[in-house]
Amino acid sequence: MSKAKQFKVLRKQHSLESAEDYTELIHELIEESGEARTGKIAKELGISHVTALRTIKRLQQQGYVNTSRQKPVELTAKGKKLALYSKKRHEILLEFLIKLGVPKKVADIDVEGIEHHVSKITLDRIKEFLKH
Amino acid sequence: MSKAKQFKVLRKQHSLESAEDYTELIHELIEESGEARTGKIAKELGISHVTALRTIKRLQQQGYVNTSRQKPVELTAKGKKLALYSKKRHEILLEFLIKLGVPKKVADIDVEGIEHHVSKITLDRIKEFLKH
DNA sequence: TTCTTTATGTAGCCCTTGCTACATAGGCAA
DNA sequence: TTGCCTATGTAGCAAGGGCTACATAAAGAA
Repeated sequence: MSKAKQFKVLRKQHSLESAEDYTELIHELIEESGEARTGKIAKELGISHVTALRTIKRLQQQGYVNTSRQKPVELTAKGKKLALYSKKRHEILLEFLIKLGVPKKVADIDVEGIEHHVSKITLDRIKEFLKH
Repeated sequence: MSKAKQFKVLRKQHSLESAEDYTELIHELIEESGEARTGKIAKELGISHVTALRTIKRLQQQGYVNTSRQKPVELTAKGKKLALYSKKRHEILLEFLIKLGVPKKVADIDVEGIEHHVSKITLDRIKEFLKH
């Protein structure tokens, strides 16, 4: 594959990143506290509630979440699927880095960045590695 | 570290990504063909020459490159340092994924995405792993 | 020299993701 | 009710990174 095509794949992944981060977080908030409010989401992500609000609107248009005025955010089937896959991938990568000897604090940060770029195929190789 | 802070670190990394990609590519082009022209850079990255031009201007303001009208792009000491580090990291990660059993084609793509988020500490653990 | 091609540069538009400042809505206390 | 606080929502700005259309520069062919 040409370098140009590789970079195009990369840019496509970028546009999925926020969907992955938000759905994963929303899923977690619902699990922990029963609902996911915009303000809480913003606080967890370390951004203003306005930015979170706008992104959530876009995710709704893309079919990942459902919400309406003054209501908590809910995941659609599509959103939930993405959340669960992201969560699983996150856990596997974290375990992997820790097994390699990376300190937990560092691993937490690195995983947050790399997870969006780890393909299914690579993840499978990592799972295999973790078995042995 | 709070989740919010992790995400802030992540956003800081994001802003370094283009600097890493461009300086690494510019270094490679200079090695291979003696000079790095804007058009060639754009072609390699799979973007329009206008986008490349604008980004190069920003990188110049940030002190990574030097260039002027109709001239090829050159790396400053700061840019060259970043390029060499990025290149080395790229090579190590590629070797690592291949050793894990990831097919070359997939590894090429994944590395392009994850490299910007692999910390020095994690890279050191990976280097250690590769020794055995 | 003039023409043509290719490389560079400029203008101006889009989308995403940050932000602050200000406007409502809802809930609770006095 | 009135008033206050918190949560949501709106308006509008910035920077980064995409784009096309058009303008100019440089270099080689005719």
